[in-house]
Amino acid sequence: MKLEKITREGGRRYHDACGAAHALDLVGERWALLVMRELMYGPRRFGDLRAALVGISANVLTQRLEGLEESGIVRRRKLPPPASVQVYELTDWGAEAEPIFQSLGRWAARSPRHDPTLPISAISIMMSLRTMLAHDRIGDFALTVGFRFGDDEFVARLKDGELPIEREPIGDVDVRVEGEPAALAAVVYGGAPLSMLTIAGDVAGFQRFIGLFDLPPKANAA
Amino acid sequence: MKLEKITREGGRRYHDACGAAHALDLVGERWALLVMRELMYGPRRFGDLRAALVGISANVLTQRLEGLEESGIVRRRKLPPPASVQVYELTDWGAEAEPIFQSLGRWAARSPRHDPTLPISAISIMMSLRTMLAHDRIGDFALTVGFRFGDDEFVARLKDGELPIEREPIGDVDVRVEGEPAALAAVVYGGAPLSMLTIAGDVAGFQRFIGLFDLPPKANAA
DNA sequence: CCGTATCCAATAAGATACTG
DNA sequence: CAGTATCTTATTGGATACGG
Repeated sequence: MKLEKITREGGRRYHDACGAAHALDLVGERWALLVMRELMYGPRRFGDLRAALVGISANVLTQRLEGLEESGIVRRRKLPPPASVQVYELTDWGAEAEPIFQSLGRWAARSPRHDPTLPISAISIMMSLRTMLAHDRIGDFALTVGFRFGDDEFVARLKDGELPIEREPIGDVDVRVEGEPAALAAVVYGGAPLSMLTIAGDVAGFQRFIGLFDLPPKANAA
Repeated sequence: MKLEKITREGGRRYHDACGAAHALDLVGERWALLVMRELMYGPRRFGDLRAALVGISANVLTQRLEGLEESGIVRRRKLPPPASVQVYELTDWGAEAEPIFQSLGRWAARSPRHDPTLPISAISIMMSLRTMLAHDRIGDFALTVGFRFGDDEFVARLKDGELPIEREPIGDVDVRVEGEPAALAAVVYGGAPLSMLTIAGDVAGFQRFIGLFDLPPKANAA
């Protein structure tokens, strides 16, 4: 006997025509943007999301997925047999939210309190590469990098001043990098030694590659 | 007898090194970003904020201002005599959050559910002009526009492909525009007739000006 | 293992009254 | 006008139980 199945649609909304306010009506609830972040590189299963979003509870994840689906940001899909599992993925419009993550990330990286030693998901570190790339220093440098974190593989293709990143099996790349997401963050942004990662292939190229990423200076702590 | 004055500092945080997650730790609470929005064009008083943020309650506004101040995003300042009133303003770093509003606004403008007829603050509509300006169609068009909404005056200076906007008394401008923020929105984005506004000066220039702003197409409602 | 549903305790938000 | 205090309600998160 389930009464009140209605997703509390008229809930807590800003009644404001401002675009930013409407965005917050859509994705301003706790966890909503982080769920979207974890879907930015393609479909994921409920359990994947739960594992990546440390601290979210199953019921809240269910609620967010329902809400995002109802808003047209997320779609649920059943993979064809033999997988036959259900996955969640962003709609095209949902995927267009990437600049939101970039503006948030760039701004927050200047926070005096930002603690880069906290746990970080594979998706987050991949997204940060696109965010923090110093476009003016690429020149005509090109490099294809395969990243492997546990079972997740990504390929980043630096070329023509762009850095598209896909989650896909690492095929033919210039250099393969394996390790923990946090270790990659430490190497790229913290100047930690390459020995924190397992690197195969064009190590010198990768060395040059990591020189293309900067953390912005901290804002005046005053 | 006030116990527990402590701002609940260890409260509800994402323990995540991702920049976007940290941004949400800083400004992800309800109303926080909208308070910042209202401060984007300079200092405001408590009552101004309360009036612009329809639906916020006094205690929540107090809490947000305290939190944002503690995070180094907002500063409180006492204006010198004879005003001698207290105002809130963004720090330099706080003001750098503008791209967050732009990315949120651009993305949400494509929402099938965005309702542009809701009330809108003067700050929001001014900010939206900077967000929605079609840079590739400006050419070498230049125009200085004064906007007046009640007691608030803004000057927008289109020049060299840029559109800086300041809240300042309207001085020497090419055209003066007066009316409700919602009416300006209707004219600029909804194709409503200029007669909804009071316009003095270079009306033809203003007509051309409003042609430079586009709402992006709605995302597929499917 | 993949979710969904339910219950509970902590906390954040909203409404309102109140004080300097 | 500028906030504070108090009370009520809604949301969150954690635990856990349950069906596929």
